[in-house]
Amino acid sequence: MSLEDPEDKGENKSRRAMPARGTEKAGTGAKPTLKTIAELTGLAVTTVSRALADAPQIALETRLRVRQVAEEIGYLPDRAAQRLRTGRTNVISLVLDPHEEILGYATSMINGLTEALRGTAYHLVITPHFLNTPQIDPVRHIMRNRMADGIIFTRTEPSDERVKLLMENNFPFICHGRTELATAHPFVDYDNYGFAYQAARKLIAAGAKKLSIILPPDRFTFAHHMRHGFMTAVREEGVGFEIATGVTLDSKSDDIRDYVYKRMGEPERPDGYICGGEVSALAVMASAYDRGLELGSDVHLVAKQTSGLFDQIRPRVETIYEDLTEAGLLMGRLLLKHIAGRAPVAELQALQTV
Amino acid sequence: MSLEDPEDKGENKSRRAMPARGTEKAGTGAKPTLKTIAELTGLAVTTVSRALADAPQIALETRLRVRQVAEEIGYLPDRAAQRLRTGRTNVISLVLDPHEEILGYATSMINGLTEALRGTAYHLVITPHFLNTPQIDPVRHIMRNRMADGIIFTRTEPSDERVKLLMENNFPFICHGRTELATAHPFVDYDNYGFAYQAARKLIAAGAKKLSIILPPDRFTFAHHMRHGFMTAVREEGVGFEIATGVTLDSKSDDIRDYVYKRMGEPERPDGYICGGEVSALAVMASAYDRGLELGSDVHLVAKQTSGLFDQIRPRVETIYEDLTEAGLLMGRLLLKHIAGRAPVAELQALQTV
DNA sequence: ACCCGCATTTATATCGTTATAAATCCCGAT
DNA sequence: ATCGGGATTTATAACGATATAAATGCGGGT
Repeated sequence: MSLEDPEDKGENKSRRAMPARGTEKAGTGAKPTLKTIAELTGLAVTTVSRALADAPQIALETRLRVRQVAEEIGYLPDRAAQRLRTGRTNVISLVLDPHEEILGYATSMINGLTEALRGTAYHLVITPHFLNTPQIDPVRHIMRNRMADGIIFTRTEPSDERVKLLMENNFPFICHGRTELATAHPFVDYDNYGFAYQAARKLIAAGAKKLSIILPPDRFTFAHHMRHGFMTAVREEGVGFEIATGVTLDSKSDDIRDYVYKRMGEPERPDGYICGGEVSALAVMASAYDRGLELGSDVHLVAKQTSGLFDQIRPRVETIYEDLTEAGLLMGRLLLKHIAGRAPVAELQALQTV
Repeated sequence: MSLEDPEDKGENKSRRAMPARGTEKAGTGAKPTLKTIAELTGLAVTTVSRALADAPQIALETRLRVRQVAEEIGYLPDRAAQRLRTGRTNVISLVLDPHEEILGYATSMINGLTEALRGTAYHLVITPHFLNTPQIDPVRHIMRNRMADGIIFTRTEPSDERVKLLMENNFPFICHGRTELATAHPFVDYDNYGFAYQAARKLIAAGAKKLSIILPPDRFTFAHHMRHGFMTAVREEGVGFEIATGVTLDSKSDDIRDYVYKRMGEPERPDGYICGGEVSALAVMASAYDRGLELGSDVHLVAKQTSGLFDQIRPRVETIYEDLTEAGLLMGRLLLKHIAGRAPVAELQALQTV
């Protein structure tokens, strides 16, 4: 195609992209629009539009004919035009905390979201931080400028400002994790209480005498859930415990390792660790290894698993699975339901069990 | 904001989204457009548009005034309108092979891309597979329907159809990996030849007598590069070698482990493994562990590292780093350059060294 | 005063779609 | 024959931005 008119130099100026739009040849070159179909069928543009929308006021025969022609010429509606006219964007924004425990977390969720959106008119746009305005809340930005029809975000806080803002403005959203606000809102969450509770019991069953848990940063709701589940279990069993101080699941993995390594050398050291993430679990394993402690006898470990990673880790580690792909799938479906029409909030909430 | 009129219940009916658009109060409610600015400044819409575009024909004073007002009222151009009018989408599509070795690979790259696009008008859209048309080439779809201004894809093949198609149509793109086509095209690649070569030499230096390499599927160009680097090294050194058969880096990790485990029990087993990915390296480690072989003496391993994962893996493994975040950053920048205007192809190519 | 040219601003048309209101057509009832 | 009314189709305007061409204002040369 670019070899067609090697002599025509004057036109090269508008080389921006694609064959110039003026091509008269109505063949297959130009992108088909409603107008194209209108001309082919002898109908008006409006009629074609409504026919494709399957409006009952358009004769069935006409609808079928239009649809057939549209199919034949490979018509696809121009999203920009639709968006401009209707105000709907057909976009779902996934807002990712830049400090995300990125490995696996986001990816699994994206896979699920993708699956939920497949076959719909919706696109997924990843919005990690924002443009050149470093600290302006991306959620506010998306909402105010209608960059999306719905927002998804993660790492919810007990009194999350994003939730408040979106609720106030009745803007469709769903978050991963819960708040502690009085008014109900859509969410998908994992039973982190159950996770920590079960993890503690597993450690105790394995013979651990003093448990330690590495928690997420305290500002996140799920940190509270985990702490609560952990505390409940250790109190029920009357076993020794501590909560890692100075490091969280968000800490650099080297820092976590350093902390655990140091702790493993001190008196009254814990012999049972609970890790809410894969990286921190590996850090605990590395610490034990570097201390010459044997996993499964000297030290015990229960980790949260969100990928297949631990299937290849030796020695084998006890894990509890959180299915983030499923979470993404759920969030996608619930958000679409939310956008589509009114659904009772209760229907837009899901709690994944351990 | 929602506390302002707590009594106004009647309005709740139009609950769909946001305050109804009819709000006459010109305050902060309605989304500002060029028209808003035009009214505020007493200028024509056209003038405002050009002023914001910093057109030299508009008086400097006017430009400043317009910009100031725009800033004050928080004006942001409507992307749909811009897109409809100019044909530019301000979108970059990252097309992801659904069989992607997703863990870390895509995520790192996305981080880099995000960084490259930050502060520009471009959005990143992830396109994993497509809509309800399972097997229609997503690249063709994006190009034909102008869903993006540029395309990024990975896992390039020697005679890649996507590259051909996009080149024929002069559509901006950049791919991760190279082809073996005669005509040059933009790409970012990692020196996988160098990786395999260096890895082999490291193993030999460590005392390995028979090397084995697990390669990517043969259809990808970088599989050839790796094989070539590997072969060069083993021939130079005259050491024993083999190439893993029946499994590739894309195989399920359990299958890789089973294969290696089996091989480790056979006569003339390799004692030095090269893995082009983290998961496969873990599988090799697990196999050795399950066989009771000690890493670093009985068996040696050199792995490609694309994340911080291996910093926490014990025993420590020799790795060679491929910076996929940097690759994403490069790809983003080069693609923007490509889109912006003409840049010699040579300037749109980058090879990351080992 | 007049006209010219330069700097600056403005009017108009358009991108592709859809909401609204108006216009046809056909048929049976008067 | 005329009219009303349901079924179907169409014309017009608008979403918000920008490309193009036209218009305005102003100072200087004659």
